[in-house]
Formats: sequence, structure tokens, C-alpha cells
Amino acid sequence: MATIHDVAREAGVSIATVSRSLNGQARVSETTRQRVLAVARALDFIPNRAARGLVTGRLGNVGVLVPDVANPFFGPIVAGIEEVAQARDMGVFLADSREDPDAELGLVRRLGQQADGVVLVASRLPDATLQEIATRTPTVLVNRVVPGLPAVAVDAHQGMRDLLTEVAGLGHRTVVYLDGPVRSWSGRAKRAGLEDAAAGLGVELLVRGPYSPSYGAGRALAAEVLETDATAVVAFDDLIAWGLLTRAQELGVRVPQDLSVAGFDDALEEGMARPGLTTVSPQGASMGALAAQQLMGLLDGATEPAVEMLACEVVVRGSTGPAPAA
Amino acid sequence: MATIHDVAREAGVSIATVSRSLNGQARVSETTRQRVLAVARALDFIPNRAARGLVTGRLGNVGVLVPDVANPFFGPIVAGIEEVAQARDMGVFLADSREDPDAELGLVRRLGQQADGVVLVASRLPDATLQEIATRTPTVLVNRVVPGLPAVAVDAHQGMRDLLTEVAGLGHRTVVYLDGPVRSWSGRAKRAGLEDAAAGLGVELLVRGPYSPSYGAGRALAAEVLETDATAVVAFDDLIAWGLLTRAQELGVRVPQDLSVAGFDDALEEGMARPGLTTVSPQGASMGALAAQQLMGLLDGATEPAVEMLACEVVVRGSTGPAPAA
DNA sequence: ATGAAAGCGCTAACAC
DNA sequence: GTGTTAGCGCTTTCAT
Repeated sequence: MATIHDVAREAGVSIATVSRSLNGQARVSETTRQRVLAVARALDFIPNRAARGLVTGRLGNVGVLVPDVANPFFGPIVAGIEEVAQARDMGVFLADSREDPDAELGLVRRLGQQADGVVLVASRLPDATLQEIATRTPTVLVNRVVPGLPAVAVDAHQGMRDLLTEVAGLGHRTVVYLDGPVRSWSGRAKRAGLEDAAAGLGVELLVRGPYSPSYGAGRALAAEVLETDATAVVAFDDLIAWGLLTRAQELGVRVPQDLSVAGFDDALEEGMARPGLTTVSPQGASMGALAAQQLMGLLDGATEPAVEMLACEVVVRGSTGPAPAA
Repeated sequence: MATIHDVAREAGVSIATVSRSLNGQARVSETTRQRVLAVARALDFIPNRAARGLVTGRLGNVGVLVPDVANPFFGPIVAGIEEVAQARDMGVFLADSREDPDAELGLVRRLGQQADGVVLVASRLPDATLQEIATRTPTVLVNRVVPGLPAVAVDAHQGMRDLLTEVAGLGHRTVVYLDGPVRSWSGRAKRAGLEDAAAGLGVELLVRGPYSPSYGAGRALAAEVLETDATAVVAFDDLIAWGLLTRAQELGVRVPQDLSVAGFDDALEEGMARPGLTTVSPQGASMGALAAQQLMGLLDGATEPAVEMLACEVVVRGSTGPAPAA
């Protein structure tokens, strides 16, 4: 592993000149710079980022933490962050808390050390912990809102209100809500949205859960849900809805004739769920990109931290239909 | 951010004693250690890993690179690595090359700087590049075999041979193979396995592709495949097979009556594909865990680098059936 | 325009 | 058992 000293020796200059040539900032004669660059390339010199970080305080990385990388909802978010980071020649480190808040804290600490800032997606940590983390390393939240911290979140309250309005319009009077992780901020917003709407719509809302936001969980809870006299089911996310949907069908339930099913996130591709899953889709730009941009702003000390609430829209597909005659 | 100096001052000892107390290795009186630890906790001191790494040469991280985090095949692999790493109190950094070899090289370099070793999953980089990387940072390959480098891989050649034998046994005489990424090592093994088997079985093998290993790609290529007179389709992976399956059904094809479909990896959960997808399932322990263990061995200078080839088994489900009468 | 030198936070000899 | 000190590889004043 070539170091800056090797390059300096080989090029016949001081290490300071090598550093300057590489970083471009300061005044170095064009001739020297070219020579240094050539030597660096010849030696296949890669500056040690840890050493650099030690002095500059900048590592050139952004850390991203998600509860579950396998969840398709998070893929586009991570991709959006990566895109923004790449444009600034920064690397992205991804950590997966596997929905475990204890693990999450450790991972965030670690991430914070190797990264200049972190994007915490759907964090399950307590407000106070998050606020404390933010004092140590620049932090942007996604799908989580905590007083004082910058965030990008879907307006799940509005989304669920609209969704239930749609479902009620189809004549459903008893609806089950399959709740997600206890510590999920968006889960609370979703439930609140549903409860608010249910009151006004004359809908009886049965809340079940918490469940883990996965396809498998959806399948596992299907039997139990079918024992209620609900004619429609709304789930915390598309994965749970999808699992429930397939399992219910296997149990002989017709969707949407016997039961209407809806999810949240619009995370499934066409044809995965059949019939297509009615869901709530976040509008506009990628949450990941927005969050990353906020983070870059924080790092530059440029922008004011803000909470961006993204509107969302109900997408009606085949999994919802008129309530059965009863 | 408290440093080791703050702790030393506060505890009334030298920084060396703080370091020793924290790392546990050397002899420190129990009394001092406790006092130092208490102060450290009080100050919420977190040792700077970059600084430590600069002197020890160890960062306490392992880097993992996958072509696509969203691909369900890679989830369990990453989970296996994480488990082994966690047991050694090491962190895992995950990078996603998005199937782009150019991006991959940059990411690997970066990973290599922040990690003590890397696990490269299904790398698309040339042999020579991989060998060179391995000289710089300890490297273990997953689903890729390169002379001289440690690896864990599925015996895709055998798997595909067995799968085609199964399919031929059902009477299929013309089979399409939907190939994966050009640079995929396992893709070459799969094709070779199929071609070898086809000759002996009297099966005509039509190769199509390369395609990206995704559900969407499978859907997109369905129409084209249906124009061939093949009665069975074998895909590079389950995702392609699944996409093809759903799209073909939408186009009015009955599976398996009109067309048999099979994948590879056994990556789908029950009920996702309907009928269940016949596939090839890797046997035994997690490839991720095995790879991580090899990496730990390398780091300790303990084990000999080895190439572990994992056997796999055909899992017959509803998506394959007897060839149509013609 | 370039070099010398002082650290960034930490560990690992080496003294005592 | 504990302190002193020399760096790890790099950036960044401050001189020149």
C-alpha cells in the first residue's frame, strides 16, 4: 500500500506538495502537479481516508440505517441517497438493524464514526436518543419526525384518511387495521389517520397487531383476521397486505368479492400480488434523495433543517371492491 | 466529542492507562480500570475507530459488496455475514454495485479502506482485478471462483444438470434458458451445466439473454419467449422465472399445462409465485456465514484459503409438469 | 510555489 | 502498574 511519502519521494517533492496536488485546492505549479499525479497513478496510490478524516474531520461517507434492507420500500430510498452521495463523491455505508432497536443504537454509533452524517430510515429509537445522536453527528430522519430534527416523511395520516374514505365509499362498515412495529412513528400516524377518519365515516375499526412488516407475517396472521366479521383489511404496509392476501386466497377467500385488502407504500411490482394491491403511494421525488440533500446541506452548514412532509395518493387496484351484501 | 485525553485528565491518569483499561489486554490495577471506565462512561467517550485503525491497522469492520441488495437471494447471505461479524464485535458495511462493474471497483476500493476484509458477492469484476484487490485487502468471494482466492460458491453446474434432468424426465424436448448478467461467473456455470446435460438428455437448449436478474426483466422478456416452441423455461434465477411466470399467465398461458417454468436459488417465499416455483436450492449452512468465517480465518492468519463448493438440490413445485402433448 | 513541522486520536513499545 | 513517547497517513498553518 503506497503512502503519500512514497509518492513524494518518487516525485522528488515534499508530502505537502503531494497533498496539495491531489486535493487541487492550493497553488501548485501545473508542471509539478502533473508530475505528482503521474507518479501517484503509477504507484496506484490511494489516499487513506481514515488518516485524512482524522485531520479534516471529514470521512467522505454517509451512513444509512434501515430496519430491513430486504423490504422493497427501502430500496428506492437507499438508491436515492446513493445517487446524491455519488454526485459529491461520497460513499454510502448501509446498516440493517433488523427491526431491533438495541442493535440500532450500536449501529448508529458505529456509522456515525465512519460517516460525516447519517440518514436514519424509520428509526425505532426514542426521541431523546435520536436528539442526542443528532448532537454528535449530523442526522436526517426519514419517515420519523422528532422535534428539532430535520426529516423527510410521508404524510401517512393523510394517506390513511384518504384510503379509508375510499374503502368506506365501497360500503365497508367494519375494517381491520393490521398494525406494524410498536415503535414505528409512521405506524402511529397511520393508525391515527385511520381512527380519525373512521369516526367521521361511521366505520368500525378493529386494530390488530403489532406485526412485523413482512410478507411472512401477513401470511401468518391471515387465519386470525378471517375470523373477524370485517369485510376489508388495511395493512401497515404492502408486504403485510400481500402476505395476508395470498394466504387468504389459499384459504378459499375471494378477493375482493369476499374481502377487500389494501396496503401502504406502493412497493410491489406489477403482477406480484394478484389481484393488484390497492395501496397508498408517496408522491413526488424520492425520499432518499430529499433526505440526502438535506444532509449535504447540514454538512455544508448551508441549509436550515426542515421537516418535509410528502403528500401521498391512494392507488386503487383490484384488491378492493364493494362490500359483500352481508 | 470526548477524546482519550479528556478521560485521562478527568480520571487523573495517563492516556496510556485509559487505552489499556478500555482494551483490557494489558495489566492495569482493577481499581484504576474501574475508575477509568466510570469516567469514560460519564463522559460518554467513544473511542475513535479511525484513529485506532490508523495505528493498529484494524478497523473492526468487514465490507460486503452485493450486486443488488434488493435481490432476495442476497439477504440471507448478508445476514449470515452479519451474524459472524457481530460475534467478533465487528461491524458490517454494505455496498451495492447495482450490477455495474465500474461502480463495483470504486466501491470495493472504498470498502477496503474502511474494513479489515471484504466479502464480494457474485462479483462481476475480471479475475485479474479481483486477484489484485486480494493482494491489498483480505478478500473472500461468494458465488464466484477465481484461481488463488478463497471462495464459497454453489455448485451451479451440478444444480442445473439435475434440474434439466428433472425437466427432461417430464418429457420436455425443447427448453429455453434465460441467461443472467454476462459477467456472472455462476451464470457461466449454469449454462455449462445445462449444455452438458442437454447433450446427454437429447434436449434442445435455446439460450436467451443476457437479462438482468430481476422480476421486471422476467416480465419484459415473457412475450419473446412465448414465441419459441419450447415447452419449458429455465431461468438464471428465481426472480426472472417469477416475472416470466406472472407475465405469461397474464398473456393466457397456463403453467404448468402449457409451459413449465423453473428458477434457481429458492429465494421466494411460499405463495409469492403461483403455482410454486420449481427451483434449485443450495444445501447446508448459509453461504454468508461460511464466507465470513473464512474471512475471519484470513484475518487471523489462521486458516488456509479454500474454495468451498456447496451442493444443491432440485425442489420440485407446481410450476413444472409433463410436456404438453404437442 | 514549495517545504518543514505541528498535530488529528489512538496504540504500543519502552521506561520506570 | 503506570507514564512517556514515537508514530499510523494525512492536511494545514507558517515560513521561505
